[in-house]
Amino acid sequence: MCAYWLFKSESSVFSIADLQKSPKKTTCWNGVRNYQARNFFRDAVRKGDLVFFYHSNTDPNAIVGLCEVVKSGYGDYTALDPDSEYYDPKSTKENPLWYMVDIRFKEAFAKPLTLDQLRHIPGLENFRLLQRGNRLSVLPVTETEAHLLLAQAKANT
DNA sequence: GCCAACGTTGGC
DNA sequence: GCCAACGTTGGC
Repeated sequence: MCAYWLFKSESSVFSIADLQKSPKKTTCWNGVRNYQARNFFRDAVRKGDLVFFYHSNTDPNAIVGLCEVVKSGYGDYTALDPDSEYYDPKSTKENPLWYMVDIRFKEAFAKPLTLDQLRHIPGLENFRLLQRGNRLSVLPVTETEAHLLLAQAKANT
C-alpha cells in the first residue's frame, strides 16, 4: 500500500525542472524545519509513496508533476553543517532533530493543475492544500484526493 | 508589496 | 502554562 503526499516548493528556489535536471532525477528534500512536516518525514513517508510536486509563490501556483519516494526518512545532514542556512545546533548525527527523504522525478504534467482549477474540483473540499491559512510544506493526500488529482491531470491535456 | 494566518519564542 | 511579540509563509 503506497501513500500519497504533496510537497511544496517555491519554483524560484527548487522547481520540478531542477529535479528533472538533478543526477538520476533524484534529490534529497532537505531544509524542512517544521515539526508537523518533520513527523511526516520521520514516521510516515515511505519508499514507494507517490508525491505531488507543488509550486508555491509563483504564477500560477500549481501542482506541476509527480515524483516517487526512493528513500524513507533519515537525518537531515544540513542541520549538522554550521555553514548551512538550515544549521540547527540542537540536532546531532546520533539524534537527528530534523529529517529528510529522497524523491525521484516521475512525470511533469503537460498542463499543471492550477490552484484555481483545484478549487473547482468536486471532492477536494477538504484537501489540506486548499484550506485557509495552510502553510504546511509536506502534507498528506488521501487516496480519494489522489485519484481525483490524477484523473484531472490526465484530462488536462 | 501587502497582509492574513500560522508557528515559535520568551517573559512572566 | 499562558499569551504577546515576532518571524515566516503564501496567496493575491
